[in-house]
Amino acid sequence: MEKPPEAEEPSQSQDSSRDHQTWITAQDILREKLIAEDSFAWKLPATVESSQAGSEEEEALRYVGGVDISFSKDDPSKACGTLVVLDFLTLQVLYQDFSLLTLQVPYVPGFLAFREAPVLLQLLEKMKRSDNPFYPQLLMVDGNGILHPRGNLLPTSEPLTFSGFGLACHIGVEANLPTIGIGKNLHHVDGLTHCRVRKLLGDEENSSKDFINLVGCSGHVWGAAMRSTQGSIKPIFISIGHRISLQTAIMIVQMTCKYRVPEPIRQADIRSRDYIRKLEMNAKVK
DNA sequence: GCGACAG
DNA sequence: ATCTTGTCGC
Repeated sequence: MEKPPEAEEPSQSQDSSRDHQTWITAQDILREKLIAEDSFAWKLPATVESSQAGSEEEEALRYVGGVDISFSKDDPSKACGTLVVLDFLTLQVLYQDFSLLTLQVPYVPGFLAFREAPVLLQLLEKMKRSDNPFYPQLLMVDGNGILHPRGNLLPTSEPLTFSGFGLACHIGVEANLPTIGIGKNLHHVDGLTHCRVRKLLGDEENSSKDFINLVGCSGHVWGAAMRSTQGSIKPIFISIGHRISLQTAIMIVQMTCKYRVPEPIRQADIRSRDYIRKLEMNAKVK
């Protein structure tokens, strides 16, 4: 009889808390597979020590991927997942692919992967199945790696590493690829605030293109803040995703930054937007 | 209690 | 994520 609108809410919040719990469990299981150190067959082309070393057998890093998702302005549930692969040295785009879809999963802070990872993994899988020669040796992801609020100690790491499990980790583990997380905004974790980062960056009167470690209140290093361009006020936030060390990740990001955001991410972003925008243009003309 | 919360 | 113009500067 008397059934105020609020009466509907309990069942809804129970559903969402059930999903929430499922997500937490899934993250915890995947996190156990996370590798927080360099674990790949390639080498960096211009590494100082490796130039003379007799490791001619190892192949060099050549194919760097980037993934992103853009959304329709008309219908926020319509999205376009995008995968690009760039030549590491020339930063030219060698491959691109798009996938349109309607998202059913909402964006919940801390659980971005459950909304965005499926399409992106599908794009990677498609490329791998077709034995494309440009299949990435490393993937950069638009979103965080271990710089993520659901932190835990990694079960298998020598120097104890405290780690969350963001989108970049999620994709890395599921695709078994080395991944780097690139955040354009700071996700506040372990006492890391915008203010604190600004202060840390200000203290270092270093030259441009430099970075600071993101050390939380607990003393753990979650990633790095980097001013990728000279005079860039707004830093980007780098954290490891999977099978890479922070040191290596920073080096690679620096080498791929023509602008604030590293090229693989930037190209995925631009082309993804382009793709969905042109599609909407055609739809209006009918 | 209030604020913060990747994309 | 997306809505949005001009503007300052190399």
